[in-house]
Amino acid sequence: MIMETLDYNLKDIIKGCYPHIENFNPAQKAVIESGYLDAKDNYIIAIPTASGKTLLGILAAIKALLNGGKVIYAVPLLSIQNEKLKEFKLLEEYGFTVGRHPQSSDLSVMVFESFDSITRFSWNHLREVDLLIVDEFHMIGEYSRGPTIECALTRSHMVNPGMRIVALSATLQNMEEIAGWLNARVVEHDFRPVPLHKEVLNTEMFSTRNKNDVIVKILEKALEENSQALAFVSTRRFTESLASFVADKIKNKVPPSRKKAFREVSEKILQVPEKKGSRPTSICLKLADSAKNGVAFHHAGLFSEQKEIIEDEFRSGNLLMITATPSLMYGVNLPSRSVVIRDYTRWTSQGPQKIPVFDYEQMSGRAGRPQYDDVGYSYLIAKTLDEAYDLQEYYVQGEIEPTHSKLIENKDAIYRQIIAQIASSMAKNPVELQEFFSKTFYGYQMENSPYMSTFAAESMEYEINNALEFLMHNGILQATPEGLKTTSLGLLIAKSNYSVETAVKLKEFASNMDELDIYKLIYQMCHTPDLPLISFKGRKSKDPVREKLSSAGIFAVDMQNAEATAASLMEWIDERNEYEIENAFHVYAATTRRAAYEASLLIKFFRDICQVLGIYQPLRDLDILSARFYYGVKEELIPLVLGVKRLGRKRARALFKAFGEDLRPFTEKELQKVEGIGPKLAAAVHRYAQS
DNA sequence: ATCGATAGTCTCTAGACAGCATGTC
DNA sequence: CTAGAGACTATCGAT
Repeated sequence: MIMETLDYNLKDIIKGCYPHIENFNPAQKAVIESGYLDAKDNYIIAIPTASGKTLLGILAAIKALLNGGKVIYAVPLLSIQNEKLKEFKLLEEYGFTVGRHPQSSDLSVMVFESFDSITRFSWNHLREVDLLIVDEFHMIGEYSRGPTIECALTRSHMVNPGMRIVALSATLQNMEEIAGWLNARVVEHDFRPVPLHKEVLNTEMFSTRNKNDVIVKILEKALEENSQALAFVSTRRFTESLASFVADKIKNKVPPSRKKAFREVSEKILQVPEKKGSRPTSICLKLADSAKNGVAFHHAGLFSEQKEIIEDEFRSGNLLMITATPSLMYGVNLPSRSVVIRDYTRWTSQGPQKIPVFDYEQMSGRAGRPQYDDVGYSYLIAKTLDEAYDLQEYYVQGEIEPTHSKLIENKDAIYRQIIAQIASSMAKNPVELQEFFSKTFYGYQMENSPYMSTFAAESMEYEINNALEFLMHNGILQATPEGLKTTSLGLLIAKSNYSVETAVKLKEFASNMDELDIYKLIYQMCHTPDLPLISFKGRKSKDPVREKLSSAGIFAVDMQNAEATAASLMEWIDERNEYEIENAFHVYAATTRRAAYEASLLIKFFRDICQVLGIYQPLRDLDILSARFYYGVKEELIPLVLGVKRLGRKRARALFKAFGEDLRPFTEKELQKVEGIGPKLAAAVHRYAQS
């Protein structure tokens, strides 16, 4: 009924892009009936995951686009960015351009950090934006990325006060407070497409003392009723051991008819390395092994191809269960009839901590597949009856924690924001900085807290002065007669997205080095917060890592993930592949590529730091090193991989092996004898060799 | 000597983002 | 300071 009330154009577009949607669900109706589509107010829409938030966002977006406006849709993850881009591309039929940046698109889907960067340096683009949609807005309370969102919103409101903000969020406790800061109307609704049944089980109920036995029982039931389960545990290793435990127990209960599908999944997993011409890593074998019985594990130490296979096959019903870390909590849309939460503690820098109620809700929310299940089940597992009682109270009946700004706790965020404000000339003295911080969510919460308001200004002044002192001391800011300015180093940091800690560490390394020692540099880089680390796998020997590092002249006491990463990266630029790295060092080598990519960018950043410090001698070597990380090759192959696009490390090495360094004497026909070199690449290589 | 079950000791810990070249006293 | 699973090791007894 509401669908009919939409403007003709809007209705037309929605029907064209979302033909399967016949009518709005109750949550969507509630939002629309509040006047959402015609209002100019900011909005916070708080409804559960998977209850049609995107459609509400896109309705407002289309409305703005029809008025000739520009829209930004900000999301937390690259995977969501790609997913939404694909979905919104359909709008191009109606004459709107859809892309990743407002410069080139009417509707742009951006990751939070990219949006943040346009609030710092591209005001001309920001001023053209009429509507900003912030997806997963509840992340504003997250420690590392929350302050980025909060300050980007604050800045964009200062630069473009007319821009409407629509925040899509999970339900939070202090919604009104957040709305007060955003000056927004709130619509909350608890509609779920599939009702959710939450329960706490205990091991005594099943006359066992082992939580994993309970999971087996749940899975057996799922097997009977032809449904599936997701199990959340706290570490990568646990996903693996639980998967093989469960797979082993369920082995004899799986009917042969289903085993065939499972075996196919298992083979698919093994084909991933095969296609790349590499041998499977031990993790790959482990995964294929438990998949044979319908169970798979999922964590960030897997190759993305493996994760995709697991997710797709689970959706198609070719897997009984996935055991996962919080990797499946956000982003991936992977519902299941049953969800099991085995571990409710998580290791943090503060030691073991109970997971927030919010996370419990997010995991539970995965239960129930729309269109298939009439109800979803979420089971939290306790050991004893007493424990179960506590958990029932804490998680099932408990309230979600209030959301607080983490801006002041996160020193690096304060540093970065101060640098950003000064670099963009939005502030040039402590008073103006204080003005900016008072407009943030942090400032708002301080001012409105009955306990803090009297000290708010004072404590903020204190924090800002401390930060300024640190930044001036480290040559990032300088006092000039016209007020505070960034140094050239400071400007470099402002334009990057690196943390100040990283910048300071690299700056010190640069100032203290006599000549460039790339191994020491790699090691130092692994100790900055901006290089994603490759982690050790299980409890195997760490001696190989120690040996590798000492052969590079590095003598570390503790062998931890930073050391493992340094050793792995050293092997990577020596053309070792992931399989070899995993076996040599007992690490999750699937993340090597990502670490190497980040390393190549960090080396570039280090190069720029050297440049602004006036250290010119290592610049050329750093360019080469950056390229070596990007391509994963020894120095001798750099000209070739840079000269021939899409050639890559393996084929470059094969060419080098077959023909040597000088490729000029060889014809295209001869070049094609190397495996993987077809006519097109051969032509490109030939062209490169002649030039 | 070898195997295997059992109890006790020791180790280790989730995830993942960052281009679009500023405005102004 | 705060947890807990499970890999690894020592021990003992049966064969």
